[in-house]
Amino acid sequence: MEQRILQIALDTPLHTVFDYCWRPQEEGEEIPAIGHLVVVPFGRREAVGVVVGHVQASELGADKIKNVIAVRRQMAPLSAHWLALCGFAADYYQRPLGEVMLPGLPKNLRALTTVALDKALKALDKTPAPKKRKAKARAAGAEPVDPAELPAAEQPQALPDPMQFGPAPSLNAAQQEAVDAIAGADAFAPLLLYGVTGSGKTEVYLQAAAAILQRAADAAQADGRPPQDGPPAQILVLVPEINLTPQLEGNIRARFPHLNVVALHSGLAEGERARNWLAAHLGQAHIVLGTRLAILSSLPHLKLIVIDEEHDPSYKQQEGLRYSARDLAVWRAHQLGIPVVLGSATPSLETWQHAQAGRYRRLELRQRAAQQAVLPKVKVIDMERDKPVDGLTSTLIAAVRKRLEHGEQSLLFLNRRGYAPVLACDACGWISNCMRCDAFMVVHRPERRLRCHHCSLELHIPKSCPTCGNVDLQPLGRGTQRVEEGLHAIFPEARVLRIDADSTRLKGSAQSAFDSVHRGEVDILIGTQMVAKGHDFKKLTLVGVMNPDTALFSHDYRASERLFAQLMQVAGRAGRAGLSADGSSGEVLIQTRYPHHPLYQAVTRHDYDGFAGELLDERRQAYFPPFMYQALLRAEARELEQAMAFLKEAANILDAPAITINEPIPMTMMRVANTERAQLLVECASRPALQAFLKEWLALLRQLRTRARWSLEVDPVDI
DNA sequence: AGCACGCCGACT
DNA sequence: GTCGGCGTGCTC
Repeated sequence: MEQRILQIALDTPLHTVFDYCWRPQEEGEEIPAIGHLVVVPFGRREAVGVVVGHVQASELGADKIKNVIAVRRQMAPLSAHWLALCGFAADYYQRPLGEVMLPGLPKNLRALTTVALDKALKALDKTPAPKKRKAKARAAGAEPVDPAELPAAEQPQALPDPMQFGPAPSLNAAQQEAVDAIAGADAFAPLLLYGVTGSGKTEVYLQAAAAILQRAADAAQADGRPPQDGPPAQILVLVPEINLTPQLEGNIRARFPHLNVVALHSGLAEGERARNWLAAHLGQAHIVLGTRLAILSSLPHLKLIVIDEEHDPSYKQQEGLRYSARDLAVWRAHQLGIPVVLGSATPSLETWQHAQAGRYRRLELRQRAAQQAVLPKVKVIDMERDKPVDGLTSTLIAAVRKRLEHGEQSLLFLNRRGYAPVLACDACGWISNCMRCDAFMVVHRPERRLRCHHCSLELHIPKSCPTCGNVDLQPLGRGTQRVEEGLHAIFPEARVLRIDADSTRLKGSAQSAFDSVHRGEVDILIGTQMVAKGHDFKKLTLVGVMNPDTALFSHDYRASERLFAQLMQVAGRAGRAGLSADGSSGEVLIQTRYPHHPLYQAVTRHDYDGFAGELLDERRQAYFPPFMYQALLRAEARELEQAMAFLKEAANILDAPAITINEPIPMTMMRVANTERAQLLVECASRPALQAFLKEWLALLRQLRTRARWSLEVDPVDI
């Protein structure tokens, strides 16, 4: 009897694959292919895994090897490219293969029952698009049908040509050049699309996508395949946040009305997520629009990847497998020999350095695309000279008033949610420290609660000081809720809307908030970085930045890069549609105590090039990324000593010539939710040397018996 | 990670 | 007399 051993990747922290025995259930049944999903017994339970190899014999005793329970044959096996992608990510980020593969699949597909999978497949199958009917008939082994015998509605010439695109605006010369460079690439091509907000990057993505889809359709036709038959090409577009998908999805659907466009992000219901993922996996979806998790989706005909706002920190996953979707996108494009477009007005220094060194081609859009739209005027307000009341300087108040009089919208940007960052007692000096973390508990006035933003602890706002009984407790500082309150007092007639993580907690509420801004039902918008990204508010002509200074003196060397990007991005919300009613362009006012700081000066000049150049010089001299590669070993335990002891041992367990192992240090936010944390930074000028070291190092660390919990992050962003 | 087994304190 | 604490050990 035929008997084969399958190597199967399972979602477990163990750094190995598992051998299982496969026996045909019925005569002639073929062995599951590499890439098939299977169900296997694992310990006391059952688990879904991915077949990653076939071997003749196992090193394990025959008595230990269990049998495969079921094979998900209704789902096509995952491709060799997808397996290679997961293999690369597992190696690079030093995680087990199964921990990369399985969490990347929708829950419904890795469930122990097939109900949801079959339902999703059925839903996809009966979508009555002509191309699918034909493909289905072919798969079922049907005889080719003579077109003349088909009813008129099914005559091929009567079918809509999927490559008919909606009307496209004409491009300026720089945009056209970019489209040609992207669509003309016939091999791996990393392209930095560098253009200010409003310069028409989206239009470049759409027209490049159209050109690539069209060319693939033409090639298919030349091969004798009708345009409706099968998917000629797939395009993956990533955006940083779920909030940005509806607007872009609308644009894409309007432009490509006959194409299958699907979204992939964590906001989808499980059923829809499974359907969309399968549509991508089966090659039915032409365009996949998603957040970072979509980079791990299966796309058999992938021909172009677009990473919009490539500098955005959200592309880095911050828990579990800590991958960079941008870096994996570049790897995927390289592997497939296709173009990858990294779009940004303020590229990450990593990407900028690649472009400077000529490894990435730079495509530049210098002008705003909309007629009359020019870059907003950015001014700095010196808070030492114009003292703020309720956080607002008289200059900013006057500017908002002017917009109100003209019926235009203002946006106030404050990257601090809640009412006040801390509650304090004047009498005894008590402050609202979190009892579980080294952090302040933030005053949330509407909910009448103190909330710790680091752990989930929530308390009622005390009526009196817990230490001395004083009833006059003072909120110190200002968050978005308090500014909202102040705005109501200053502009009682204005319609004020606050948008932050708290006001948009309910599903769909963020979208309806943005919609009401678009409909002009809001005069003054106050929000955190949620409002800084992507949204194109036609009537918005003023942006006020309330208190960005804290980031200037952060110990995180990336803070100024991030602040600059954030300010440029929020500034880009102003005046996108054109001139203000009084003929002026959009206006940006930044309140600061350091009006002469080079960062603000660079923002007022819209001078990314210059500022990036200075930052890169600093990084080069300080041996920071992108001139150095890093990995961070984190440890946590009930007692700091346990975490430190583990890190000290780790620091001495393996020597390597090119590797710098720094001193273990307790973390700034030492105590979070009753655990103490410390970390150890490892650096190396060579990425391969660092990779080789990490592999060997972690094998040793796993053998260590320690009471500390630990994890490694490759290419950490928050140190 | 789950999920067992394995020995010592406060409850029906 | 049991329920349950989390220590440590295993998963093909």
